[in-house]
Amino acid sequence: MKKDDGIDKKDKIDLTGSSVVERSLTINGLKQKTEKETAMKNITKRGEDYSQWYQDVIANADLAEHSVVRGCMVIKPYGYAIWEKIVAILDSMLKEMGVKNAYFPIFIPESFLEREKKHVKGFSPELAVVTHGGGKKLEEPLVVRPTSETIIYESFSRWIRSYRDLPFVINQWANVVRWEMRPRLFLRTSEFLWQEGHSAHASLQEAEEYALKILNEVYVKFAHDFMAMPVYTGQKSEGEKFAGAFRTFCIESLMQDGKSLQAGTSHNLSDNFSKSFDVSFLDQDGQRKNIFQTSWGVSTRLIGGLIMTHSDDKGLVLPPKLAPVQVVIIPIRVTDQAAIEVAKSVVKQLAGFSVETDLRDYLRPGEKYYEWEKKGIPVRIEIGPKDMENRAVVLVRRDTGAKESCAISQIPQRVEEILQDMQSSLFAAALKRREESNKIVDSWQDFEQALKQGGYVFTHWCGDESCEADIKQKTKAVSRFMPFDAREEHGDHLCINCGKKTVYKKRWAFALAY
RNA sequence: CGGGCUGUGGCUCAGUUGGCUAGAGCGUCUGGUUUGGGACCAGAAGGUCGUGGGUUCAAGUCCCACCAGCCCGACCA
Repeated sequence: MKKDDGIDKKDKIDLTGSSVVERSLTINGLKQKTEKETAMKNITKRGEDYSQWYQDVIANADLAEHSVVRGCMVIKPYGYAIWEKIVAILDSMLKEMGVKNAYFPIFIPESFLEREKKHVKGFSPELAVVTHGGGKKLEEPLVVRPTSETIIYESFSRWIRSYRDLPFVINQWANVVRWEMRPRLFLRTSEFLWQEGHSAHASLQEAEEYALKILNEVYVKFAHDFMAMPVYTGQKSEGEKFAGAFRTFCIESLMQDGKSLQAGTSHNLSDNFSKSFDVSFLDQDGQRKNIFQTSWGVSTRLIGGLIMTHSDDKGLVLPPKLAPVQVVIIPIRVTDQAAIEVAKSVVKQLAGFSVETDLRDYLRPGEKYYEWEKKGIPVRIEIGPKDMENRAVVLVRRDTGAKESCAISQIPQRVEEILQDMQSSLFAAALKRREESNKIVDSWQDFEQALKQGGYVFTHWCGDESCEADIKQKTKAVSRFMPFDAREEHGDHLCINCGKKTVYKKRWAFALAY
């Protein structure tokens, strides 16, 4: 079509030619090393192309793949095993707080969404809508839930009668669909799995407290203690809050490329929904009042955060508490019966951990090492002839690659120590990365430059929606949150962008975001 | 949804101005030798060239539409 085509092809041929020559020359010089390097190259280095690295880690760890269905994801068994661990832990944390699980339909009548004006406005561009059923056109289209506030609150309106019914809390584990323009595995897929909790309270104050309680006592705790992922907590700006919310709180975490990931949200919905769904209760004073609600959720996006927080150029790194397999035992010679017996006894000793023994006889040990490293298994135990002589094994930890010899009797104790140390040092490393990239700025020039470098940039800002849009247009960054733990600064402050006097004493965090 | 790029065995790709039964490497399978960081030898299987039209004696190659993926925007957990 274009004249340029010919030139492009020529360039392509030349490039291919030269790279082939280069490769063969290298092979002549450093044969072994070159072969290894090309073999390793199935994971792109983080520094070269972060996005490609992310995809390579997922593919090599066999976590997930794109579905033939546009924007959707197939979660493969190993990826799903990680999700199951997340679900199990979060579910038990929620149950400890008295939250009960329930399930609501995947289909929501279109009219339900339309009852809350801001809610429908926020979600309508990304809805999947069912128009036919049973071979006939439906009288009213059914929306595939993008979130379940509306269908759940319709039930609340019939379930909640008295102040004695409050607070009322329900959680559901479900899939939701949001027709996203640009999908990315785990981070933004058209269909995703999540937990969504919904509560009803007698007052705005109680709703506020509950939304924060979930954030701090469930989400922060889970991120820190289990994911080893340090998160900031804070409040979203007007422009960034949930469609239909009075206030949105979030946990937000810094990824290794300097971008911020919203890992979970908790909303104080005030009485915005209860007014439109007529959810009311008879209070002690005999007055009929609207309830105040909260909703909160975390999704399979957590796995994306997990990957981008800890993984390295060799592949996935999992915090021990979320690893589906914590220890893998690799007998160097699978035909060595004595070594197999030792492996069996080690499995027994490690009864409290999830352990797998790799007895595949068609793979050499080195190949197994790479495979389990790419899957992020925290500890590898090697049992070979040399170890058998010493009545010991070799322990290798995934994050540092450190090897050590360990007497057989000491294994449970050492494994426990290593796993604990790895769990805490992964957190410490991520926290250090974040703190080192934090910046405090007071001029537009510094602001712009700091954003380019990545990490959170703390500055004074007016909070205005149009001002935020302007900042986004100029820098690609948006406000992430107003940190809860930020200190108040006395005196007047001017907005970094528009120069207006701000009403806030605290600085906002800005960052490039996922 | 706009702009750019891509789609050929499981994976990475080659395939010239359209021309014969579409190739390579890796992986897979079978057998053998090996086994402390991605082994080697011998043999084998595996492809509707993204889908549907069109042009042509002839299409992986040219044209159109659609689908999917990647990158950049807008949107978002």
